Amino acid sequence: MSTDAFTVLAEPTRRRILDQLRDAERSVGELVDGLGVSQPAVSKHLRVLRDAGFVTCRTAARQRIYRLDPGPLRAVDGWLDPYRRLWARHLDALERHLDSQEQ
Amino acid sequence: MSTDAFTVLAEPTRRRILDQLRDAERSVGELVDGLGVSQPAVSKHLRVLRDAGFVTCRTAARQRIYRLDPGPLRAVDGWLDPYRRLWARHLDALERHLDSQEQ
DNA sequence: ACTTCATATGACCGTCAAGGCATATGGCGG
DNA sequence: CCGCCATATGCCTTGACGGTCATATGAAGT
Repeated sequence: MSTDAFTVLAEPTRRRILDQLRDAERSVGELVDGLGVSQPAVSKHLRVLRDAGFVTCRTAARQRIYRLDPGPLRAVDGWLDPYRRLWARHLDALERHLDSQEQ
Repeated sequence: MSTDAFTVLAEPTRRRILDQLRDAERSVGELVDGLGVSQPAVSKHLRVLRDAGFVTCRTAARQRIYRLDPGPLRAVDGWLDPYRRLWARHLDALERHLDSQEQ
């Protein structure tokens, strides 16, 4: 069953996988090499990432090539959206503070 | 010990707490009422959120008032940053596709 | 000082997820 | 058709986490 996007991102190894896929698609073997984690572990994480829609999979000869899908990350970005006002507010407050310091 | 920001956000109840604190600071009791979760559970989640810097705590009479701190959320936003290029790229590709359709 | 209210903490339990190992699948070359 | 290579899956153990209940802390009021 598909897991929640935040739960998926909670795993450091999975985030590292996403990092590796950011610039280019990669085969499972390449990911294993780049991560220093056992192949079954990587495959399992890929399963989770696939089920949650973070990555898609294409079969090329004997290899499976994984590619990043931006969808779920956009969703997370969307979740963050209402919070961005906070930083803006904080920055405003900071500005006001600095302004009052200046004069 | 302080837990990783993504791990903290993986908990639905903790996200709901953050949601509640988005607009205004609240006492523990108010949070309990708004969440329908037992008070000890809420206190523990608040502990985690505090340790990770998501919230700060002020003591007012017998109550403890919690307020949202944007720091860790900004960090998450920063982590997302290099991925935003992907959506941009995707949109570009879509545009190009639509353009080629038009003519 | 004693009680009460608001919150924090500790102990205990059930659940779940991650890693390691062994093994199954499935395409490909000989 | 058989063995090999790349990847996936099952089983098992272990550790972390969340919930509940009971209890500790600590400030306020009487």
